[in-house]
Amino acid sequence: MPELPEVQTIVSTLQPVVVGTAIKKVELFRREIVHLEKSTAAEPFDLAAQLVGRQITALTRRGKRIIFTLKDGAQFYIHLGMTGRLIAQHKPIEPVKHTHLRLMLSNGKLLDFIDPRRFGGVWWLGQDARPDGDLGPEPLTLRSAELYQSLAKTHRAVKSALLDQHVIAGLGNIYVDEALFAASIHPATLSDTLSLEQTAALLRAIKSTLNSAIKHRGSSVHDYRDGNNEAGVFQTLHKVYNRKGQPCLRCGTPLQRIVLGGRGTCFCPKCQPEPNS
DNA sequence: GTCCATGTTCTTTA
DNA sequence: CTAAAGAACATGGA
Repeated sequence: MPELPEVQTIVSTLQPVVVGTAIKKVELFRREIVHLEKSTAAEPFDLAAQLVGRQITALTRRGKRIIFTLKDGAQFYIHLGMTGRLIAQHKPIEPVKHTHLRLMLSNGKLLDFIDPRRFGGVWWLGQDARPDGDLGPEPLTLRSAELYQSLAKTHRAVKSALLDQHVIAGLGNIYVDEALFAASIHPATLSDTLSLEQTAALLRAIKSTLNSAIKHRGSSVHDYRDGNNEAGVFQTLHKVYNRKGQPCLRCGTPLQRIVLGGRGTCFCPKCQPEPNS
């Protein structure tokens, strides 16, 4: 599941490969993965016509989005969904199954977007649309007073609020569970009942979890690979995610699994006690 | 063959 | 009307 640390690792590994190159050729194997941010344009959108011949001047991340900036300021982004990969091919090879888009670059490298489940895709923004108008703040630079305010505005399980990209951008199922454990907060705690102190502790836990995951090049649970097709190692350091029934690494109590907001949720019933309400 | 994994969007419910 | 909860999507693996 590519979340913020995985997307950051992909961007970091791809920057030296793609920034400064021009797009020589575009192979689009599946038209449906291309979207226009807004607009009901009746005429079919020609991604290749927009991209070919243009230089990539920047590759950045916002939330879980990988943002390409072109020389004239036009932008598009790739979202990896659940199973997406964005991989630089350093030698010419045949595209694998589920390769939906291939960019051929002026330095001879290929950039493949591969996504079996097709929850991901490419969003063309052009020169006017912003890549993140609908996203909440970045967790790594967020301040606790701001998070406290936005959590107070919504009455639902804190886990559901943290998964909401409008509230905070970049967290997914793995890092929300890990951060809630690190902060000793039960995932079903109602978001508007957290104190400022608890919120500050939660944000510290989010930041340290994400920074550690970035340092370990992300979590390769199922499909994730970085831009050079290499796995991350943070999955070996998960304390609760996917560890149902195994002993809590802090107190030894068997970890529990519940379904919250339709998502599997692992936590320690002793370290993260249910809030009495 | 059934069920489950999950990010986002769409639909339904309260 | 709003907010929250739930379903749907797609495919491979258990």
